[in-house]
Amino acid sequence: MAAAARVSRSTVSRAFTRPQLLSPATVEQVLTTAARLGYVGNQAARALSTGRFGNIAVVVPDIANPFFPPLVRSLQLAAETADLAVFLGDSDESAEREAKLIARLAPQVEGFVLASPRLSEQLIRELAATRPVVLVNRDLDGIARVLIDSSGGMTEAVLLLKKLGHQRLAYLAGPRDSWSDGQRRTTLARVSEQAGLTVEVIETGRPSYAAGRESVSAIVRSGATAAIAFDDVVSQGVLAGLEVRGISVPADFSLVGCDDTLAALTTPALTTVSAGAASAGAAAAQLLITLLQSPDGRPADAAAGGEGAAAAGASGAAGGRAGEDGGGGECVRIGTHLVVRGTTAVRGGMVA
Amino acid sequence: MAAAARVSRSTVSRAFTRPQLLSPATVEQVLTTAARLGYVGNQAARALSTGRFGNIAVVVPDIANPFFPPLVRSLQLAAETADLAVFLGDSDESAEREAKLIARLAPQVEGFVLASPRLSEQLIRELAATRPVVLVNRDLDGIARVLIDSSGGMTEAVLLLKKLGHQRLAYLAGPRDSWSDGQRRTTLARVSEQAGLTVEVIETGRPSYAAGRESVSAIVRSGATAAIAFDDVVSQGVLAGLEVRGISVPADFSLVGCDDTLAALTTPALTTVSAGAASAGAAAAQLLITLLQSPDGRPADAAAGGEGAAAAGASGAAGGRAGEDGGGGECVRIGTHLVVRGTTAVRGGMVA
DNA sequence: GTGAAAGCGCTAACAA
DNA sequence: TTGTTAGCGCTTTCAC
Repeated sequence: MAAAARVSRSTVSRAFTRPQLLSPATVEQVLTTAARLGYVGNQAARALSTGRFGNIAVVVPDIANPFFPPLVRSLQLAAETADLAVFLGDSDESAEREAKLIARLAPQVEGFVLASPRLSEQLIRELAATRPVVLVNRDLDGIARVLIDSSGGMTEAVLLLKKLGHQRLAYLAGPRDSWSDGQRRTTLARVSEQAGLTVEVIETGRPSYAAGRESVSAIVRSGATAAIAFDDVVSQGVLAGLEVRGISVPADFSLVGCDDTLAALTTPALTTVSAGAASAGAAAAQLLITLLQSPDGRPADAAAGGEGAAAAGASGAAGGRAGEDGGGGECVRIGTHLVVRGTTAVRGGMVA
Repeated sequence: MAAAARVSRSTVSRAFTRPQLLSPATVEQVLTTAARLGYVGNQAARALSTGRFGNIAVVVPDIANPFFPPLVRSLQLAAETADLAVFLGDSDESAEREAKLIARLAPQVEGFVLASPRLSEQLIRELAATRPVVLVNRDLDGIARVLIDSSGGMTEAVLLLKKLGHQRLAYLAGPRDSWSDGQRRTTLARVSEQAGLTVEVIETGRPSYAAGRESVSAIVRSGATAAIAFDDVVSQGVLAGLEVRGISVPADFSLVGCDDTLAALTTPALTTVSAGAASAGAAAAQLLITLLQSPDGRPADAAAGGEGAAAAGASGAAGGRAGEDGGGGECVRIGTHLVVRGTTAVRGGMVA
């Protein structure tokens, strides 16, 4: 071990950030000494100097909703590979709190992933003008986004229910501000009409087990013999409510959930529209990373979303990317499909 | 609106951080102008100057495990009230990754909440020597911690199973590094012996639906007629595996999960040991906030954990706090109790 | 009650 | 290849 030569401030800095500018020996020496002294660079000072923080934020309406944890998880894992630390914000399904969180986080993050944002379009656009933003399940032209397209799976669901002999469906709706809910309503209305079925939409505020359970009386009143719920948790609630009334599934009633979360893996297992939340998280992270790397805050090439699209493909659905649209926001679209399980058993149901 | 007088740098700073030093009129004026201009202080610069970041980190082994989201959620909500932003780290059940995450986050957080850490005691102690650390479900003397004490609920579970006529139980174990798992094993062994029952421990690596499902052959081989699983997710897997083999629950077999997560709210609903993850999150946040506020990094008074204890009480269990022990780490203990639901129905079971 | 000035620890020109 | 210098935007004595 050679005697340690004194080096300057900048040499130390360079040893960490751009070692190729120094002689290997110097780098080596600095790094070793630093390790021995337990020196670690001060993030705040670095950020102050460079304007870069190495942090991103992901904001979700409710981390306790089982759709989000896998998304956040794969996002964080992907972020780690780019050495980005991730802030988590839970807006509690409130646009107002979402705005507050964003304001609080903005001064120390380089970019945002807003998952199922409840925020107004205007506010999102204002934010996106400031720094890279990737949306998940919100379709704003010109802003990078990952969309889980439920229309495929929803269509399959309606057709299956028709085949089982149902004529009157109920849709347990999700939050009004949710893009996914909007897409599901629309698809459902369109496809049902084409198939000659009627759909009763039942509003259920915040998607929860309790909400599902309580909506059963409305379902029964509607005369529906099958229901599609906004998500698997609501669906579980419906299942419980039906049981209490002695309506058995799938013998007397068919049920379909959405998202294919942990909540669908029960006994009996839920028929559900698979959503690939984990793929969406990975894709969103990838997109944001690309945005961050390109100097002008726009994707430099087609690399973005590659992994996400692959993952979507792996889920068996039609995954793919649409290129730039009008404003220049990359859009990754993840397809869905119906996973048929116990709650709509073909062997049971109306035609059994 | 008076004409805006030019004020100095420092006045602006004070208006935000210590308004009591300024005349109300000045404060008012600065704040209004700041709002109009959209000015927000630069966190990095503030941190550089004060050494405080206003950030904390919560590290979990697997955010996709339904035990953690409610914990993280209430933690983040509580942190918000103290204007703390929260980083989320997912260690993927690996001690090594946990260490890396902590190292990455350490330079920009004021404190850590380590939930179910897989890290070695030594590393945890080293970290705790550096900055405030609150542990969840890890019992290290002298370090602040929140413990969900499963022994109460586990004991009730064993007694219920005995009453149902079972003599041979299986325990589907959790990760070896998990304190909760250790506590559950120990309690189970002790109580079962006292009750004259035998317990077969079946190892299942990472707790998951698949692991539970695959462990069914071992359960059957063991001759057990009832099983207690490390958590509800594993329990659901077991349920599915049993069904495949035509073993029906609770008629032929009794099943108990742990944590009382979303995964227990199914049809049939799972009998489970309620764990109050949300209370634990709130209590941990509270504890950390108190630690952060006391200049020496130790709680100043008994305020810490008050909310958590209250919440624990609300869950119907015996919640409470132990005061300082040897080293000075506050310890909040949250009790548990058995929630009896469909998978161990008293009307069914072995004695039906 | 308010302003002036000195850093916090780092990076990034610019020199050498 | 390395050192010197000038800030990044804030807080904080210390004067006034």
